[in-house]
Amino acid sequence: MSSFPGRMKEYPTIAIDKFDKENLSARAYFLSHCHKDHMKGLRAPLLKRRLQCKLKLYLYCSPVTKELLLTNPKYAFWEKHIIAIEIDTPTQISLLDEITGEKEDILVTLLPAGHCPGSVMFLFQGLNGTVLYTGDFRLAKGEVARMELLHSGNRVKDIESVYLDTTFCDPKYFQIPSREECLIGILELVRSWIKMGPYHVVWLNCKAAYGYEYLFTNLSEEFGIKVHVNKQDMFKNMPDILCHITTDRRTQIHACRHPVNEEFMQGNRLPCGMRTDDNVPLRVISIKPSTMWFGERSRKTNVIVRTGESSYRACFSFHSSYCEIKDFLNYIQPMYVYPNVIPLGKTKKNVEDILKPFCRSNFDSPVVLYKPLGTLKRPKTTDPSNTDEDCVDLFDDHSLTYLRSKISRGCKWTSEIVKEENVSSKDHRNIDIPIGPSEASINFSLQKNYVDCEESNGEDEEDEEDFKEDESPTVHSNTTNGYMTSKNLNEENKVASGSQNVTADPEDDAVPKWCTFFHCAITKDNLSDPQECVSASGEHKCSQSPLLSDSDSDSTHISSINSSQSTHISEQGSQGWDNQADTLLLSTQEKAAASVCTLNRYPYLVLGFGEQVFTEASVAEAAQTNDRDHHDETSSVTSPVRPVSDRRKGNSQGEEGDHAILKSNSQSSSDFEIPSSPGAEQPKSPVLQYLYERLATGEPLMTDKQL
DNA sequence: GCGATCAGAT
DNA sequence: CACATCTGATCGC
Repeated sequence: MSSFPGRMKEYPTIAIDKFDKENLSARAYFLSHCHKDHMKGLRAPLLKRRLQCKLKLYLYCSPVTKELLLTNPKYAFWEKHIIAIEIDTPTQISLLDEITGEKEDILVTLLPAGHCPGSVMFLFQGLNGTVLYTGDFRLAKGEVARMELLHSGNRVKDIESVYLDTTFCDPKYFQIPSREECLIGILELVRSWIKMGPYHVVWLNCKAAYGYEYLFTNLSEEFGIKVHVNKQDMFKNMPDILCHITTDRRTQIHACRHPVNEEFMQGNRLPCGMRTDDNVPLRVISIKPSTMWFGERSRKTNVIVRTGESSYRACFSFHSSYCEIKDFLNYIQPMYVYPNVIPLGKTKKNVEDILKPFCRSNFDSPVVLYKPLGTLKRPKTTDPSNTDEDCVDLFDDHSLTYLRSKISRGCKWTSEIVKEENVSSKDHRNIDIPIGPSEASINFSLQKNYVDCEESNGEDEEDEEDFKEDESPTVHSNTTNGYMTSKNLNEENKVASGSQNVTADPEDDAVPKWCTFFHCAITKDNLSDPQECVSASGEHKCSQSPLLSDSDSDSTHISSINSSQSTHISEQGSQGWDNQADTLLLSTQEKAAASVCTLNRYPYLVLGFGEQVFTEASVAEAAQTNDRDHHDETSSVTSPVRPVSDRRKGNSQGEEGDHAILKSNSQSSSDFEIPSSPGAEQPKSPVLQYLYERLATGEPLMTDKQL
């Protein structure tokens, strides 16, 4: 939930998404989308009264948000005070102080946020700089790079501050299956059920909020069956949605809600109470859209989980994952970033620590100077307060991000000292910066390798968690050589290529990346198309560490859980993932067969699945409320879906195995198989020998010429 | 009686 | 799997 206070530092005379208390006195109001937690104070008597006094006081929002707001009678009084601004249309607004007569012009641009219908981000440009308020957003990796209005020419705009939706800004939400993946999973589940006959209906157990509409429209489009909803008048002017929903209960797909009445659902009845004419009982399955996430080490991308006899959860997220947030921010690289949301169990500082490395303010300030291979060995510290967190500070992305930033912003590459504020007091953190980009990067990767070697062994779980917070979203989580090397080479390639292409995602595939050079399944061809990389299989292929075989990660299953064997199965009976000892999952292999394209910011499926993702049997099972024995069969062949933390504790053997693979692989690749940077020569073996000896002893290194 | 706030539930 | 909302209790105006 947003805890954005309503005002931005740079433009304190406007109020966004919060309209109570001191925000009341704003010169203009902005609403990013129509969710209640962003509308606080919006119908308060005080505000209502203020509108009556000030005829030129306006609320700015997208046309869709305006429509949704005004169709709610409680907000009808805004009618004369709302100005809809078209998306992607820079619009000048005069902020007038009616008392002092003071006037300030500001240019605002609404950018699609992909959160719910009408949701936008606000880009403000004015005398106090350019700032971006994201509202709530879900943007897939690379999408930000395609937003023209965030660019000037072919460069990203110089953004002072980002006020960011950090709902899932926690490494545990590393990956959330893409909208396309989730949609395909749901479509296939629904298909499997409703095809069994006209009395088989599905109930989508959606919350009372906007955001599920694209689910409805896709289902309707796919099956030619309108979705039953309680109300549709808010969409009366949105034919694209309206034509896919209905208030007629006689349909096989329902998303109706009912003033909570327990006994209603117990007889597998629909909230709307729909019955068949001939009293044949309806066979209802419920699908509850819920956010599912996967840690970076999880290779599962199961989007449907069976939670009871006839109930399922389907992956669905309104917000960007950790990975997507990092991609977003890494692209924008503002001076400052302010979290709008503090995830549960996290502190503001936790979130800020994650975000900081992406801020120019951070890498502009104190630190880092480094020479080729010069101070590779970090002096061993005996200071007990020097924790792994320090290690993260020293060896995370700051400097590299900075260097890349300089390139992408057209700065000339020079040797200079970059200071890093929070570590400036620690001398040993100073690293010499080489003149040449390739040398810099190689040096950096070796440094990281060294430290990783030392630190990753014998780390406890918490330390590992700490590390993860700094990981690049493009690689798997582990603290071995392989991981860090991949990350650094990634950076190296960017630097070496000297890419100026700011319209392409820096983490994306336009820039050669580590996996390109190694024996991973990804070919240069499919790397060249960022779209494809993201959506063809619905996965970010490059987010998988090439060190791990991923051949089996794409098989489709349906999840079912053991608790369905107990006598009483209910919607609530099996909440949470922890108890899903047996899980049959809807996998994503077949998704590749489906072509998915994105219209506007919502995905629409191109029809034509060749195959049934679900087995007939697995779905039919749900209908057999008394037959509870054959779950064993499914459970035995599938893996449980459990939180990462659980998996750690419960599956240490598998964990060990992973480590072993990673270590052996990374050993060879990081030390000997690093491709030469363009223009750089690979050291000959005597030189290597020398280098390694020096490294081992921690003595200073001589340059090639000196040798 | 209305709103703000909190706890609890879904 | 936690997002966004609703309900009900309590308190204050």
